[in-house]
Amino acid sequence: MKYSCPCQIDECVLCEARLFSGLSSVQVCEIRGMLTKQGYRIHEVLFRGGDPCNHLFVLRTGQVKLTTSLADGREQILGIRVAGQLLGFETLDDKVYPYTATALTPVDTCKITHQDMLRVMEQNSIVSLRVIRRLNEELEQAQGLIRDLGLKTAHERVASFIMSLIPDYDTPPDQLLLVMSRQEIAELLGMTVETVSRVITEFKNQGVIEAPRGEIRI
Amino acid sequence: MKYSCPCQIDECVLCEARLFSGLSSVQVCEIRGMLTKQGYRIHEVLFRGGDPCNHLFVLRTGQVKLTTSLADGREQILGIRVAGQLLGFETLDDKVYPYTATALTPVDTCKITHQDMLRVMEQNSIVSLRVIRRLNEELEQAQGLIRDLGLKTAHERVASFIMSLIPDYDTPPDQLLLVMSRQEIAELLGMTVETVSRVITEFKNQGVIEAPRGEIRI
DNA sequence: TAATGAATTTGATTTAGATCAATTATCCGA
DNA sequence: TCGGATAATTGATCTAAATCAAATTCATTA
Repeated sequence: MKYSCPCQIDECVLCEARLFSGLSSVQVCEIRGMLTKQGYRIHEVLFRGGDPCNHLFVLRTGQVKLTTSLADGREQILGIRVAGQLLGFETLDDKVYPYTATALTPVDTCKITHQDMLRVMEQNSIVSLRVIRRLNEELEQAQGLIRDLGLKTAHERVASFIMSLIPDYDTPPDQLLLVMSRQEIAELLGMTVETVSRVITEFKNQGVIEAPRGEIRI
Repeated sequence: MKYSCPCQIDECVLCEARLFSGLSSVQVCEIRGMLTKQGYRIHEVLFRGGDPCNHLFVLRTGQVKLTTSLADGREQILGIRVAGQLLGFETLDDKVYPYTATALTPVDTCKITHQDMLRVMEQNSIVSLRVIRRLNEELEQAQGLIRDLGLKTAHERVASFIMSLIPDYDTPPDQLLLVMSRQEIAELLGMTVETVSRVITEFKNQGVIEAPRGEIRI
């Protein structure tokens, strides 16, 4: 006999697969009851650094940039999160989000309160382990960016940024890769719009890439 | 009646306090049986990026730097770990360490295999939560470095590096803060030894700091 | 304690990339 | 489809920091 599931969210395949798979259907249903679905328009802010943070997000579709800034307005992109990844996890203990999250595309998310998530993790060690795995991935990504910012020239940074756009073997190769303006690429790579533009133009002339406004194709 | 504990390691206060406190004494003893103590001399390498990774380290005393490098030898320090922190955690799933860990001072560690640690975490969700907390701290530290590398000038970077050396209120203020050569500061901050030296000299002339060879006092 | 060698500092020069300043391309709403 | 606004490109100049090159300072050990 099938357990009848009063889920509020019925198609959160991602949440289930990435974080909550392996649990009994009863457990998954209980967790689903804690989840809230929320969509965001392009350029909409999910949360700002300094906001009190209560929720943790699972990105279901779309792309989000994480930014931090200095008092004088200089802005740095700390990383990009894409479908399947988590947001606001870094803050399980803190009172406020340490960075701002902004939608690069239209975005669908599932939210869960930190309190609920802590409860889930206490009761399901497998979920904790998945979270640890995810945090490790984020840490490696961050360390890669540190390496690039600390060691590489403008050309090298743009090159490795472009390389990072190459999709995995199992994703359709022709799909739109990443929606970032020159300004945003500059903010990620710690350089100016002008330099980004010049380097990309060079690469275009060398015939390596196509780069219409707002996107890059290899 | 006290449980008689056959611990192999009898004074690993740190491990207990930071990771394993709150467990029953039986559990703690079981975990202690999985731990191996290991010391390292100054400048000794704990592990190299690319080495197969089996163990996770808890730093009991001393300081360790984490480095990554480019093919041509340029080297970047990803971060510093001090007593109480973890090493090699980022690699629970991976086959190899993603960075090299080198002792800045004489170092004492406790090691535990990933396999054992996974078992402990599966059975004690409180340990997983502590690990998540620790990874969050590391991530925030990494994001701080990204911000500095991406946005700040040489002067600003050295200044915030020096500020980061200010100890907490509860640590003795006069103690030696951090043992890093100019070369290593340069490798952390993504600049050259000469520039580091010049900026530090300026700060010395302005009377803000004392900076004898290999150390910095405020 | 003198000598050797490494770390640090200081100086002169060069340069990658920032800044300043237009110009051109592209998008979007009326 | 037109017009205005924003994004991207291109060009000229400037500058922070790198590079190149010695000179000093400091620590170790012979």
